[in-house]
Amino acid sequence: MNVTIKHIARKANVSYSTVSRALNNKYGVWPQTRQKILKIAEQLNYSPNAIARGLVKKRTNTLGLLIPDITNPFFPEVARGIEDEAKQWGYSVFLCNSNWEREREIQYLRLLAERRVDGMIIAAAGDEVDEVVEKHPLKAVPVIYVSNVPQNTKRSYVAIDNLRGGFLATKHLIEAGYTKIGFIGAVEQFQPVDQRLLGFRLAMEQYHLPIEERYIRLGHYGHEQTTSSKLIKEMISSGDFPRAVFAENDLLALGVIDGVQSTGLTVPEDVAVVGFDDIPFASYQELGLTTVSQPKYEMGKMAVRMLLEEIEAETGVDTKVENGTGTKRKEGASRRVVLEPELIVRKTTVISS
Amino acid sequence: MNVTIKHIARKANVSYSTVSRALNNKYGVWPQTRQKILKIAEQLNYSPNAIARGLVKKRTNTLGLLIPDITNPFFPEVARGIEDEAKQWGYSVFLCNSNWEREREIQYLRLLAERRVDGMIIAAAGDEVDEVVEKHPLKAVPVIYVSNVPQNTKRSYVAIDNLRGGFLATKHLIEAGYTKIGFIGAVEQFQPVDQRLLGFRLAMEQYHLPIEERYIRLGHYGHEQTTSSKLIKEMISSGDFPRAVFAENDLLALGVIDGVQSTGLTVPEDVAVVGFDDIPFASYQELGLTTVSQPKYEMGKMAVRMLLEEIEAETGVDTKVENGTGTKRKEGASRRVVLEPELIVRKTTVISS
DNA sequence: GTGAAAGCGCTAACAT
DNA sequence: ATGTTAGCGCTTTCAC
Repeated sequence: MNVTIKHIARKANVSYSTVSRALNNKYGVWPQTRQKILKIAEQLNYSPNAIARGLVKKRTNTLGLLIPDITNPFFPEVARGIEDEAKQWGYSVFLCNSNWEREREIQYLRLLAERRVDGMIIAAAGDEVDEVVEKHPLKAVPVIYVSNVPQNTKRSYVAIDNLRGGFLATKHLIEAGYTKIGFIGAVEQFQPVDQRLLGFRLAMEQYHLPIEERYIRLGHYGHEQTTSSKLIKEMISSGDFPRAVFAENDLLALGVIDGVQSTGLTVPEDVAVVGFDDIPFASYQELGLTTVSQPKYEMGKMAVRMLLEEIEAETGVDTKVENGTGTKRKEGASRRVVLEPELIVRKTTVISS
Repeated sequence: MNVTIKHIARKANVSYSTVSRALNNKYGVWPQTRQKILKIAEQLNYSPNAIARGLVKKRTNTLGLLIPDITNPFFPEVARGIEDEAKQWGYSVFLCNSNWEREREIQYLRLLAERRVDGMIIAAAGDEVDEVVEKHPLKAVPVIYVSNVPQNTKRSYVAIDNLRGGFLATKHLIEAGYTKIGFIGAVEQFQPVDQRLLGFRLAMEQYHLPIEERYIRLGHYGHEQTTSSKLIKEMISSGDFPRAVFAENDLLALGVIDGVQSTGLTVPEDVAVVGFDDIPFASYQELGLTTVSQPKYEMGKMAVRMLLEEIEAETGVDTKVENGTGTKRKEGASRRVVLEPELIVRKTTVISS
């Protein structure tokens, strides 16, 4: 059997509540007995049972993280920020991949709730998740959306201004002299994508360029590169294709480039490409993908900080270290943090000599 | 307050053990009462408390996953395999990043133990973790190493034959006509890396090529691209540099390529490069990185299957032995699965017309 | 400063 | 088929 505080208590000739106090550095234990207890715990290789503690404290010090696809380099970057920050406050994180599947997303939401995570950070796979989140029993758990925020949610979130991002990308293309510009995206009816597309349209209109709907194509998440590659190849082989495309994420952009090159054409000479996210490979020099950058790691950290505040407000308990002011956040006051995207111009949109 | 089985019991006019039985689809409940109970649970938005269940069942249906760096695309691929397989068997996974730091690795190991995960899958950040794993209280928990296996471990593992992988990569370079070949790696004294280097040496010797120790450079994990880029640039600017390099992971290889190109030289004309892992980006056409492939997703799945078997054996019949300080795992039953690496030749090692 | 006792929400004998 | 009763390992009053 595993060693418990009872074993320690017996060996130390104290009651087990004293052991509990000693182990948790609480007041009211003689330094001497504390020392003795700590020593015994040590030599017995005691490992506190977080499950039991969670049951009585109704706090698991665990956060749930739900993302659509861990193999898209954008998300690991965010996840890192989340994990680092969480760790700093004594929390661990449960990572779940929805694989862009609504069903799986819901399943995981339920699972995380059953595991009694103290809160969740969600990069949504679609606008519909929010309905589930607003339904009991999830309604009661603190949730922060990060990056992929469902439309009209009442929850707090950290994200960038996607419309502006789309606008910047398109404007850049236009100012570089392109006029036949296309948009390649994934899943329709999803706020972040819709916004980027809206930004695209806005820029085109502002510069009085015609928006050719046949140059606007939507694929499916989960097979970004394959899908976008196929889409651009279709257009090229039809003879009627855009001379620049704004792909609403970098993986999509990579696929477009592959597609273009496989037809014998070149980037950016024949077709310019701008992506979105600024995944690590985008800056790989041979590629040099022009893209719109999101502060991935930092968004992750912020999401955790916001979540912890909401948890604190919820339980009225101070989170781990410091923050001794005791001020609680107002109930129901959700925060919307919208960061600025940044255009990063590299090689896929500028024709070098 | 949260709704518990007691609330349901009261409302259904049954004892709460009946509710438990009904909810868990156990025998011995009238279909009629079961229906009633299920309905009430539904309308009360009952969410079973996995913490409480874990406490009594001594099973959390949770696996711990410890990896060195989630932002290296190799690991998300493995993690996906792990998560998918785990999910299929009703398990969820706790993801932890050691960031290649020994201290953090140990911390997480302890944390996972406290959380009472049913087992752990570890991609080690160094050979030393294994000592911690073999010490109480971790000694009692089932562990499977995946891909990054510490030297001389007694635990089960799934990995590829790294020596053979290194051999294949080097042999390919040699047969392509290169003779001045270098090796760029990260962290010394770590089994997987050592093996790849050993494979390198073996191939060189077999083909009677001189091994120039000054072409063998070791950097630090965590900043692969920067490090390897710097290393190759140093060599190139010194005027004495290898005409081909085997980088023991793809991120390192990418850095080498960037480094080479930044000096004005080209890949593979001036310097050929072969990597290791076959991360998704390696097959990106413009890059076309020649590399040694590991079956990432499949290794993840296998690791879970093996782990589940060990957990089963553990909790099943009398495989445990009392020895005073705690439970001892039965040794000798560990399985070592060594898969074949596969050389994938692309563009960074073949000079096209 | 320390002990006794009451749960946290659930499962699992053991009754009936 | 259902109820009763112990706990799982821990924290937390409330006594002393």
